[in-house]
Formats: sequence, structure tokens, C-alpha cells
Amino acid sequence: MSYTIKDVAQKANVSVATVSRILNNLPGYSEKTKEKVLQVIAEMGYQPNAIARGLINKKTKTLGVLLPAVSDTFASVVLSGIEDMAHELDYSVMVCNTDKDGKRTMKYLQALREKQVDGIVFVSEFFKEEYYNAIIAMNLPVVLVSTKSQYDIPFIKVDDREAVFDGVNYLLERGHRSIGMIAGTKGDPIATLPRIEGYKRALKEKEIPVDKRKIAFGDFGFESGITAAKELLDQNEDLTAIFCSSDEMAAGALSYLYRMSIRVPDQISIIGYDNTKVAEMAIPPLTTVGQPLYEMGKSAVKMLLDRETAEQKSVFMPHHIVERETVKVIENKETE
Amino acid sequence: MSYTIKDVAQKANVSVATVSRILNNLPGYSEKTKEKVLQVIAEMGYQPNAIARGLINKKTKTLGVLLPAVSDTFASVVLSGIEDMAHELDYSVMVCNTDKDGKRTMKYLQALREKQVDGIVFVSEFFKEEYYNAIIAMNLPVVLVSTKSQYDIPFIKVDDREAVFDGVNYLLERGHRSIGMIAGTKGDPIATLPRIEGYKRALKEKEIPVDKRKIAFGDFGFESGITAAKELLDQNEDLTAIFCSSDEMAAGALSYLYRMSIRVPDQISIIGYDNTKVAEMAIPPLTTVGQPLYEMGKSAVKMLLDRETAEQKSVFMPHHIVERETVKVIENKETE
DNA sequence: CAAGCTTACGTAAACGTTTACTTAAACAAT
DNA sequence: ATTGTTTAAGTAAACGTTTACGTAAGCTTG
Repeated sequence: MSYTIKDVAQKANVSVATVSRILNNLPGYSEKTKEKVLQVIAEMGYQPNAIARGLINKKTKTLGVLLPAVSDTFASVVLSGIEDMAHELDYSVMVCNTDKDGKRTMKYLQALREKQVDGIVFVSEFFKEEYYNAIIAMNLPVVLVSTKSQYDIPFIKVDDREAVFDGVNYLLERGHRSIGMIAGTKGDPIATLPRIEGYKRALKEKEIPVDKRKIAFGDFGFESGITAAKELLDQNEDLTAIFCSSDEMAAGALSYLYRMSIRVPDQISIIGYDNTKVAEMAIPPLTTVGQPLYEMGKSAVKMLLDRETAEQKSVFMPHHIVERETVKVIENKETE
Repeated sequence: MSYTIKDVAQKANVSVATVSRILNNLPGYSEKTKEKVLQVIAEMGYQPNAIARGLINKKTKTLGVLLPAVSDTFASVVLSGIEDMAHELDYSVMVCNTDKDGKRTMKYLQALREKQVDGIVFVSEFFKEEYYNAIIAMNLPVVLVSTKSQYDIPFIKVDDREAVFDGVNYLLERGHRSIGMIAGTKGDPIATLPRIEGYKRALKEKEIPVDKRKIAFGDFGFESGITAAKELLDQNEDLTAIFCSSDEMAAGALSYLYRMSIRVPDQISIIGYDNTKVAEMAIPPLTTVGQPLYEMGKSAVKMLLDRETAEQKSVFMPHHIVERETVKVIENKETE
């Protein structure tokens, strides 16, 4: 059993109030008693009990983070940013693996509420109405990372429409005219639809007709990249490039092309999305449109904790194309 | 401001004790009052305050997890296992990114203590004496995952010596006689030395002399795999296979070989360690000796929470070779 | 040197629970 | 009808802090 502030007070011959004041740097004691108390504390190895503290000042200095699959490369980088910034500001973080369905999320939300976290960051998951209700009921600051909602909840993400526009434009500028797309989950209003729009807009600006058969859907994971790539290749003979909505799917595409002995980028160019470590480690190293995942995590907690004072607004983070070795320049634009 | 148990009691015309009893399924109330209270609770949307609860029963139902780099593929899978099992047992987990140095770990240990976590799992980091002292001072159950210590702290890991023995033996059985090794951090008594011993023992059993120039050191990361592979290739012309102490380093090796236009496995075979997603996504898909990372995470929290009753013992988890496409069978054993 | 102000503390209530102890009623047994 | 036992509750202390309030001593000021 650990020592309490009472033990310290007793041993130092002062009241608990004095010890508390010293611990919290409040005025009200002489230099001499301060030294005495500090010495006693060191001797006993006393550590304040944050639970008792939390009970009285209604702040726990801990944050909740909800994300689908911690082991996902994407989410884990965001988490890492969150964790670092939280640590800098003396907060702890509770991770909640929501596992891509709903019931678990609600259970977590309840647990976080009971445990009195000071704020919640919600990563990349689709934000259901149910969650919104739960969250306003607990009256806590929340920020969304890499997702958004129809509600008035601040988010931090890149502008997907612009980002994929730039990505496929990058391909276009290098002479590609028949470009496939491996999109995310079909119908996803956050991470799929806007990206498809970006893709279409880029094509339209170059007056290239969009062809449904050039769009395949996946679930952002490696396996789905394989099957989507196969689908695309089977349905289109003239493809010279594929835009992938995640690096993992791009890795899947790469893997499929390797198995088919189709050389990248000589025969087909590939561009990914996210710029996770997967892109760096790919063979060949993957050109990708990068999101500042780590910084997004950091910003999220900064924003979350600022909210106590100022009301904050959503922010679009900058994206940028990371050039590596999976995109080839095509000289003759035969398609024109 | 949320409702408290007092509000519920008042509205239901009972005492707080009764409400508490109902909430905790203790005896001492009629079915009628139970229903009444439950109804009031539902109406108000009351949620118990786990902080107050924690203060009195000295259990917070939360665990601390210390690991180097959450974004690391290896650690994140372990974390995922930990999180899942914790959730199953109604615990929350606080993640602490120790960032491969010491000072931060101590700070975390202190924070976890102050926040009164019920147990700590320590993943893959080297366990310093300093940590040990801090931990016995806080008198908490701890379990080590994928690392061990000189102290009497239970661990969960695979038997590295055996695992790499099997790994290089797998190569040997397929006719390889000149096998390089990319080991971990030089001098690491946990994750490097035993593995090198396993490597040496396998060679010795086949009466192959061990050659220092065939062992290079890395830091388990991708980049270090590249430089170590280069080092190995530069120093040995006859190499037919490389054993890598992590999948990421293997991916680095793969990447280097690709750049050098050395075909895998035709010219050189590669075998990795861990069986993370990296191995699956590699090109070509990486043969590797797999650790049950996810299960190790799960077991860790099971063990941690069992300790309250029984004193538990360390366990070696089984490893197994995952055959993919980076190892080739060599027909003629010229070296003999 | 009296009145007021400041400093250096101490006392005790409060935070939201759980739980040991008490009590009153209902019921059972004789 | 009396005694004992069970049941259904209530009262209040306790968990380890913070903090509003009180107070005595010392200091300043005229």
C-alpha cells in the first residue's frame, strides 16, 4: 500500500493542505517548510493519486482515441502523433480498437465517459448519428481525424478531392491517358465518393471520357488491392496507370502485377495514397500522394485541448506527391 | 454537468446505497424498487463515475502498455492483441510510446502509477534495472512481451534461439551452405545474442564453419536492412541465402537486391522473422519464421489479470515457419 | 502601540462512489 | 404472543485529494 498525502503531512509535521499547496505550487508556505516537505516526499517515495485528484477537479488528464484496427499502418501513424503530442502536454491516451463495426464503438464511448476522459479523438471511422448523440450527451470535446461528419464537429483531414485530383493529374502530365482507379469501399461518402470525383474531374479537364470499367472498389486493405487490380486488368487492355486509394491497395496491385509478370512502371504505372511506410518499403518504391498523418494526430490533440478556451474550426491539411519509382513518363500520347 | 448517484437516489425516492447495490448486483432490495431505479437511471441517462469508483475500491480497470513506437508493425500487432483481450475483460488500455530511449519510460511509469493502473505490460523494450526498481516500488503486476529480464518478472516470448535455429535449418535443408545473417542491434542480450547463437548452432550441426563476415547488424528497421544487405553482399561473393532478424530488415534486403537486379529467390534466398503484414506484402512474398504476435498480446493481459489470484510463470510461445516465395531449393550441394 | 494587513499555516467540506453497520418491518417458529 | 430470523432498506464513514474559510503571529503604518 502506497503512502498518501496524509502520511506525508504527518511525517513533516504540517497539514495536508500545506503539502497540497506545495505540490501544486500555490502560495502559502515558507521556504523552510517547503524544503522539509519535499525532503519527506523524496524519502517516502510518495506519489500523488491522480484518481483522487481527478475526482475533485474533474480533470483526468487523459484522452480517448477511437480507431479501427490499431495494427493498421495508417491508423498507427496517426496514433503515434496523437500519443506524442498528448505526452508533451502531460496527457495519457486510452486506445480503443473499434474493429470496423458499430457496437464496439458505443461500448467504448460509454467506457470513456465513465472513466471521465477529457476529450476524444475519432480516427478515420465513419461517424454515425448514434455516436453523435452519445457524444453530445457526454458534453466532451471531440475531434475527427481523417473523416468528417454532417454535424458541427471539427475535423482534420486532407482535401481528398483535391488530393486525388492532383494525383491523377500527376499521371496525366506524364502522358498517361488510360488511367484506372482502385477506390475505397463502395459508396463510402467520406473516403470514396469525393476521391472518385477528384479522379473524374481530372480526366474531364483533359477531356478524357470517364469509363466505369476503369473504376474498381476495395476496402483499403492489401488483399482487396490484389483483386481490384485483377479486375481492372481483366476489363481494360489499354491501361497504362492505376491510381490507388491507399498504399496498401497499391501494394496489393504491385503484388498482382508482379505475379502476372507485368513490369512496374515500364508496363503499368502505379500511384498510391497516404505515404505510409508501406510505400517506402514497396518494390519498386511507391510513388504516392502523401498525407501528413503524424502531424494530423498531433494537431488533433492540440485542437482538442485548445477547445477548452477557444472554439476551433476544422482544418484541411496539405497533401503532397511523394515521387518514387512507380510512375513512368510516356512519350507518345497515342490516345489523343 | 452529469447526474450523480445522489440525483438518481433522490428521484427514485431511495437512498444512494440502494442505487449502488442495484448497480452492482448486490442483494438487498425488492424487485419493485429495482425496476423503479433502473427506469429512473434510463430516463436520466445516468452513468456511474469510474473515477469515484476507482478511488474507493482501488481498481481502475485500466492497464498500461509500454512499447517502443506504436507505429511499428511488430508492436502494433501485439498492441492489438492486448487491446482485444483487455476489452473482452472490460479493461481499458493506456498506450505509452517509449520511443526507444529511457527517460520517457520512467516518466510514463510514474504517470501510470499516479493514474493507478491495475497492471503493466512491457513490450519488446530492454528492461532496465531502473524500471525494475520503479515497478516493484509500485507493487503492480507486470508482464514482459517479447523481451525478458534478469529479474523475476514473467515474460511471454518465443524461444529466439530455437526459432532462428529452425529458420536457418530450413535454409540448410534446402541445400544452402553459404548463409548470411542480418542480426539485430549489436550486443543486445535479448533480441540479438540468442539469435546469433541459434544461427551458429545450426551451422555447426552441419559442420559448416561460422564466418564473422557473414553476420551484419541492423536495428530491426527497413533502412538498416538495406545497408546490412549491402554489407553482406560486398563482403561475400558466394552467399546463397540470408536470414534476417525481422521482416522489415528482410524487406530492406529485398529492396536492395531489387535495386542491384539480383533476383530473389533465384540468385539469393531470403528468410525473415516475425511474420508481420510486411512479409505478406513483400515482393516476392516473404518466407519467414512467424511469431504469434497477436496471441502474445492476448496472453499477456490474461496472465496479468490472473496474477491477482495465482502466481504465473513465463511462457515460450510456439514459432513456425511460414513458407512463401523467397527461398529456393538448391540441387547440387557444391560446398560439401 | 493600536489598527489593519500580510503571511503561514490549519480545519473541514467536497468530489461520487462503496460498504460496514444499523434499523425496522415482515415473517417463521414455538 | 413472544422470540428469532430474514429481508429491505437507510446512515454515515471512507477512499485521497483540493480549496474555501478561519486564525494567529508578525509586520506596517500612523
